[in-house]
Amino acid sequence: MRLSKRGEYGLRAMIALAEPADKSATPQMMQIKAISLREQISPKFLEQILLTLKNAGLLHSKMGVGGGYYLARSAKEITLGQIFRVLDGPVAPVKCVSHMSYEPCGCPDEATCGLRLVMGDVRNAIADILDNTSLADVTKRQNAVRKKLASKK
Amino acid sequence: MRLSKRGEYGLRAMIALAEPADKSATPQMMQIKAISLREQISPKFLEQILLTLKNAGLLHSKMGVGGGYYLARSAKEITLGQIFRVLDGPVAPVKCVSHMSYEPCGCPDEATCGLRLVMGDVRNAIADILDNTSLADVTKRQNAVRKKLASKK
DNA sequence: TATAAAGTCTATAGTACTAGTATGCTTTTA
DNA sequence: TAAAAGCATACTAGTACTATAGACTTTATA
Repeated sequence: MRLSKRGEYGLRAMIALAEPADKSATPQMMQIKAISLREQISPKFLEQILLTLKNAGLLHSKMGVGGGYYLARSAKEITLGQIFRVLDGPVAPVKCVSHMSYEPCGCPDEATCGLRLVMGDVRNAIADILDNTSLADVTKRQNAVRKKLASKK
Repeated sequence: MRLSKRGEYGLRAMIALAEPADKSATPQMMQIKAISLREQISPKFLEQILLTLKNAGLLHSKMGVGGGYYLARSAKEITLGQIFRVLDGPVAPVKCVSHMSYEPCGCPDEATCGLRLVMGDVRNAIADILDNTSLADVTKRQNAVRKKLASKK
């Protein structure tokens, strides 16, 4: 059930872009290089990933000197599910329970297939989390943990 | 987040073995060929899978004429999580949230890594389902659906 | 207006994994 | 003792993963 490196890096990069570096309200713009350094990702690989995300409409970019990538929408309006699906495909463990890209599986009777019933639950559990967690939720949570750790010291 | 064919076939086979074919209380024994026909799986591939499951202690077998495979424990005592892990490895999407086979990931600070927090939730959601669903639960549920469908007609 | 910084796009390559196949072996029962 | 059944291992074709490389385009600014 693993997340590919592509998906992992893409999610990390999006989270990085969602973090308000300074108190400026303008969408944070970051360069590939900056993200790759910070997250320890091969810059060329990251480039590919960000491009995919851009073509999917989740990121915008500005070319030229002083350019970079920034979120296409506010961090509240981008969910992890959207990012995941662009980079790693359907959430469902088997196609026959996928909402977004259903395909029949081989089993004799889908309606009573026990595996399908359970995998449907699994799909829903994953999708529930991913589709109801926005980038803003993630950064909020990070900050909460940071605060908690700081107060403990 | 997909389930491999190996995992899918293995789970299907185990569910098939858990279904009480007749009212006999003795553990149901089935031959590779019977399972492969019923579930439409290449017999040779299935053989490999069942062998793996056997070596993991989830199945027992009887050699020779009239032999076959049967569950090592009662259907109530075998969870889908056990089967899944043998065939597809850890449930966790990233190693750094795996309970069964933890490994550190590259992020600068695991404690406050947003991706890790969310993926931890995902892992728990999946593991909750897989580890709390036994083969008996699956067959029970199948029967419930069958009954429901039959009564609707 | 030249130049360097930055993103765009396509191709390719090594590696590992997937989904099987193939082959020969041993055990058991009729 | 022959046939049925499982045991074990090796092999392979295809695909996906994880990048890497290189040439091109756009933009700011000196």
